[in-house]
Amino acid sequence: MRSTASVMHLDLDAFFASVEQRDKPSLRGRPVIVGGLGSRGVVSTASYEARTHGVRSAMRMAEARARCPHAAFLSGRFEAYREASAVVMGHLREISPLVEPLSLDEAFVDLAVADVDVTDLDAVRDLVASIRREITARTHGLTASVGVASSKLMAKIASEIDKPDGAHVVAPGTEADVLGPMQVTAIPGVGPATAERLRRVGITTVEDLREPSEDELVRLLGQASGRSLHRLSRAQDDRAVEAERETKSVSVEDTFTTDVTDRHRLGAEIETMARAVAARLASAGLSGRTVTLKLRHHDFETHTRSSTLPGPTDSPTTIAATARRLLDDADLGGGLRLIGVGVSALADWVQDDLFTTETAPLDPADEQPRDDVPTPATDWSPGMDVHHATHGDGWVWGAGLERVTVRFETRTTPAGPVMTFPASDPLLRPGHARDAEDLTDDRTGTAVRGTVEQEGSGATVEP
DNA sequence: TCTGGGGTCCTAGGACCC
DNA sequence: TCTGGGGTCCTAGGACCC
Repeated sequence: MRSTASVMHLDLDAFFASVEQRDKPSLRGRPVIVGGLGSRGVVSTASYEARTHGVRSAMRMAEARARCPHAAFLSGRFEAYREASAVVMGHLREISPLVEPLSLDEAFVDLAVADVDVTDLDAVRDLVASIRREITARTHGLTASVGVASSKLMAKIASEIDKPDGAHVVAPGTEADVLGPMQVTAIPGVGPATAERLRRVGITTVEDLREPSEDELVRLLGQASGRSLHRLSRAQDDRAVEAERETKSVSVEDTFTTDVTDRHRLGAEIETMARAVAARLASAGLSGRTVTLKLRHHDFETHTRSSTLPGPTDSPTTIAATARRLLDDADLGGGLRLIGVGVSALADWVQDDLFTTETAPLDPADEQPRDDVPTPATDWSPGMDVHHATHGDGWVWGAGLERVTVRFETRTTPAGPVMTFPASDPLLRPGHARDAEDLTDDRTGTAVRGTVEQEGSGATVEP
């Protein structure tokens, strides 16, 4: 923990609803509820006018309508939210190079590297006031709540204190006293389940949380939570403000208006979602090895099935084929209310690039344009999925391999034969290998999928 | 007309290797 | 020859956040 109040947390007030009120004057002063408008929708953001009627985030839309029937119900305009967010984050980055966005409407800012004397609380207050004024001016009317303290924990808690449209600075040295009387749920990371476990042993306030030893908390809540709460309850927190946080996973999911049992329909949904995930991976310059299928049954029971590929992919066909295979193995029971497709174990292209340069040096002159022109069959690279080498999938390599070695695996022969093909082999021709089903070994009649590797090294192929 | 969509982090068990 | 421990990877699920 620092000795100065130099961590700032900023939170835009009722963000989505406020953007709507800003852009539509007729909504100002009226309850506005943004969220899913379908029968299974939930509230994303409620304006303060709607909150006085008890409408809250994550509440079912049906309940929100019952509580506040005269509100304006909107489905949200994410482009407008992203744009407003970018204006705010842009201003924060002018204040300090160390800005850590937590979402579109929230960020930590490290004031220790800003142009302000953080030992002077009045100077910090002045800076905060000017930041809030500037944000309102630049966004044409949005307001922000701000907390400043000596740690992320206390800055975040401080931003709640004078919300909305307020600011609070926690003087260094007073953190533990400020925190003590609060409910345990004031600590970010303590949700309903943890609060209930603590309540059962008589702990409801942060002060109560200081009673048990670290070992006792670890026994009650596990290693990570136990240790962390032992420290956080005493306001001990030295987590740094981190400007660059790596993406760990990319996913898409969709709740159906009515439950679905038809596997063909689900297969089509997977196809669409795989394309969306692949497009987002590609635009972020990412690819991943683990494909996860998420299924939520009619009774809300939720399961995930995942499969890790031998190499990273951002190919819609690979992602879809993997997810569909996971669906094939799943029991649909009484129908699904949600299906989702995700990719994790992400790598960026730079790593793949390094991996392949030995045999496929990257020459910009040889790069294929990422359009509808099929990649030549000679464009195979180590690590590339066999059914992955369609155009536009982000794997643009200069030189191709002369020969491609694939190890085939089927259910009956898990460590199947290793075969080497000329890179121009029709079996491996991209147009032929768009899909798992399409990629058939003519010699055995077996449908395969595979990974191209350097000659002599292994690769995984599944039936 | 019960319970969104996008994430992160943690835990636990099994496989596998040394 | 019945008894190890540690590390890493993979899978599944759960809690939590906005």
